[in-house]
Amino acid sequence: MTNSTGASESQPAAPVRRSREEQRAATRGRLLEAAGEVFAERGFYGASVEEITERAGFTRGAFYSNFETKADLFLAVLDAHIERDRQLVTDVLARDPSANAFFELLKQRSAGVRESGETQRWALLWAEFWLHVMRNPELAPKLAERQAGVRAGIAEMVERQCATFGITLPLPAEHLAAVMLAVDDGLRLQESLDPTSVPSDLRARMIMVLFQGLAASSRR
Amino acid sequence: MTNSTGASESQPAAPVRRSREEQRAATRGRLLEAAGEVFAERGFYGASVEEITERAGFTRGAFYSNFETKADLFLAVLDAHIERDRQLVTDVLARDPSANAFFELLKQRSAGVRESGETQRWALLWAEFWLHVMRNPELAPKLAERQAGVRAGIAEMVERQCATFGITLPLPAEHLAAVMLAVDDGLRLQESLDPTSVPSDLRARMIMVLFQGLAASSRR
DNA sequence: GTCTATATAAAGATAGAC
DNA sequence: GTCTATCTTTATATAGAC
Repeated sequence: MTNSTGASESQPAAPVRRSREEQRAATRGRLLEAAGEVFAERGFYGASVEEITERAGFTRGAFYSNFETKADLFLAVLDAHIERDRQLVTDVLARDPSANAFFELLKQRSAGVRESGETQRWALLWAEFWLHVMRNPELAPKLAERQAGVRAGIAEMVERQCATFGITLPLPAEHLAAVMLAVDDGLRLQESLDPTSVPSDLRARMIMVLFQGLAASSRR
Repeated sequence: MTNSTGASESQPAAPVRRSREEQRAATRGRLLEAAGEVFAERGFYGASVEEITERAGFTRGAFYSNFETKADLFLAVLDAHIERDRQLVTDVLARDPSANAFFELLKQRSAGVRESGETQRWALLWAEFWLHVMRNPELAPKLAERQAGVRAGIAEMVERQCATFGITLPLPAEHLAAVMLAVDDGLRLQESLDPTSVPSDLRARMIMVLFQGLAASSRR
């Protein structure tokens, strides 16, 4: 904690100092990545600090100089994922004004493309975080904000698509987005237990049925 | 393990023997109930055998004479819930030929009736079981079978309702049931993090939109 | 900043008394 | 069949060397 230099943090620093910060960030990054894997594989309690640090190529000592506790690390992993997702949503929105990529994504998923290992890992992590939040309600806003971001992204896509096809929605796009997100999450839960329970084209067909119903509603 | 009587299990036994079996069943039941609560509150790892047995009014000794390990108890809790749900589905189907109770249930939920403590507990338990199954794939069929039962129950209700209104489904009722179950589960996940994110009448409205779309499809 | 060694605590499981 | 006492393992977290 003793810092002999009085330099402010925002000021560009001497090479030696920047190198140390980079090193620290690199260590943190490796620990965060390893933690994400082990937490997904074993759960919050099942994951031991030792296994995490070993997988990152360190020992426990290195860990405790970068994080306070295991719970601290757990929340840091969550924050990293939230930031990553937030960036991803805004990127897609900026790069795809016609909202085609969104429906392309849905079609791919509907076509039965098996989830990548990373997607599966994130599903496990998300369940861990959700349980953690349910038991620590003061953390709910953090996870809720991420979910709201995803929902808003979908809503924006839906609005663009509706504009393209001249559909007037009989309800706020945010609410429709909530349903579409729910269908995707809910079907994935069922698929995870039995892949044959959800036919590969069900998402695409349901989206179509949904929009047909909406069009029928708006024509009244 | 030494059993001095050679009587078969199905045969009515002497009072003293039946009493012991009842006592054993009662102990098991209390342990199972307490385990369900503690597993929901703290998770599989977070729950200690001591807290479970204490809540049931016993000590660890009583537990280890009824169950092999903590994991054994965990699976027994799951089995009890599966059996309970199976019974519930068949009961509803038998007692409600017109499928009104099912939609009444949906309407109640849509009307913003807050989940009971038991429902919330079951959601937590279900997440715990799901994670456990994801990490022990050989157990997947057990949970998948329960899910298939719920889905089949919904499908049966949908078919009855369609028969009543003369709707010809453009897809198997099981697939529509999967979507309806997905919407319910998915929306509950969103509600659990932020109750304001899902308006209270969204489920009911979506069901209507869905059936309007289906009717439009079937008229072609 | 990272490692080795260690203190401390908690929990799963067992043995034997009653 | 249940309880008390105990064994053993494992994991978090810390202290001090380098």
